[in-house]
Amino acid sequence: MTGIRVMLVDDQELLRASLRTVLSADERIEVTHDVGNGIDAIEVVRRHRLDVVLMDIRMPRMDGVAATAEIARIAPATRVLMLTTFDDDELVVAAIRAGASGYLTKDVRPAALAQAVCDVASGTSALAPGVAATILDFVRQVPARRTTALEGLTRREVEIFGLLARGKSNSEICAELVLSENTVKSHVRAVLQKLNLRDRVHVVIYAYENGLVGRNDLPD
Amino acid sequence: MTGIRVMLVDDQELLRASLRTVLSADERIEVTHDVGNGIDAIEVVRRHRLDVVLMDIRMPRMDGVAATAEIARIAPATRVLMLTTFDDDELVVAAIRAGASGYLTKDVRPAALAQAVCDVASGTSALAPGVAATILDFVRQVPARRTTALEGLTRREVEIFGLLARGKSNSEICAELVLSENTVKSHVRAVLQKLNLRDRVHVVIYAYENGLVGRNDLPD
DNA sequence: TCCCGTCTCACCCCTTAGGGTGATGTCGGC
DNA sequence: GCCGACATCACCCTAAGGGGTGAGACGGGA
Repeated sequence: MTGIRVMLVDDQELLRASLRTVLSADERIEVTHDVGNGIDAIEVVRRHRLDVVLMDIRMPRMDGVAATAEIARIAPATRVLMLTTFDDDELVVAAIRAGASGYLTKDVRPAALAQAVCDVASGTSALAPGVAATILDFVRQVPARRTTALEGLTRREVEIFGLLARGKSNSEICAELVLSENTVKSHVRAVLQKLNLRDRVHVVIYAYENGLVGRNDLPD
Repeated sequence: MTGIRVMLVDDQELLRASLRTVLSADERIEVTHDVGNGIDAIEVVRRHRLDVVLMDIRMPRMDGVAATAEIARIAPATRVLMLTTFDDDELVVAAIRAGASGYLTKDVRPAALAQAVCDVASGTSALAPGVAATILDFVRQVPARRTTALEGLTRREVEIFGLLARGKSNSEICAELVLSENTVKSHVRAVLQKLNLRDRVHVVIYAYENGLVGRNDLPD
């Protein structure tokens, strides 16, 4: 019988080499491939049968989350184990949603890493302690979850919100949307009420804090 | 004769192990210590003679830059080689200023890493190609450098700016700083003029676009 | 010593913004 | 066809913000 077939995906060649050394030392594991980005990883998954993909989250040319989603789609039997430097709250959740079977931080001990690979290969999952806590927190917060943070606003109000977030005055908005100032004020009032914000200044803060303005949605 | 005495400083135990493996494979190098944070690193430097410290930038309990500065102070003969995941522009400069002899990204190839260690031990410096470019850019930009993007503001004005950025109204500011509203308005006016911003809404945008508010400098 | 920058405050002005209320017209669904 | 949700606009009022000017106090540097 052959060991668990593992592919390493990480843009750091040095780390890949070290992972290979660590994992190969475990007789249950066989590192069959290692690649430096998500695109190549998908290509390998398409052509070969793999048991576990050990994947870094942040990579050039298709990040780990996107690659995981694609792998889950084309090879559901292949387990993906995310490996990252920090337990980035956002990414943890995104990775799990994308179909990752586990999530480890890179400060994992070599023995624990090998064990985690075996765990996910056998169908269970593996979460680093810190990450597990993050997941639980998330689950608890779900009711308070804001899908868009703009829930409840009408189309027009969302539009107004966007302009407010970019620092537009009422008169600028009414010029841009070809509306009377009174109308603009009505919409602005609705936005403030629905989002429970005091004034347009807080709209801007709200927008940035919720990632609703891309950097460089500059005022002008 | 003994090899170049090297200490590894990185909070990722896995990476330390791998670095040790890679470097030990080079006969010129002898890895004598490895620790997980800056505090411990300084302790080791104080007690032992080292040639090179291979240090991660981001670490819990005293980051790499601070540790480097301290090492440069107490053991000027010991060379520090920074090792990081990304060539964070800010950190590159800070690290070099702190006294680092070189700066590598973790995607360095094993052979190049060993060579870099030997290079800095012999007194030259080692910069990863991408980092070198960053340094050169920096040197070229120095005159145009924005230390804080708040250049020209007085202490008080910077303080006011911070409160504006967090969405405080004039009355809140005057309560918080125990000033008359007239005074606050004077300062606000000065801030707007000096930064060439139209109103407090734009102050918030300016603050976020320039990274002057940490996420979670939440309004309240 | 005098001067300059800073911080403080006051008064006046006008514009902008926020809030309340109510009235159209349109569209889609029951 | 009726009703509700939206979008549009009007008029009113008050508060908050932005702009101009000037002035007293204080501290550090030329």
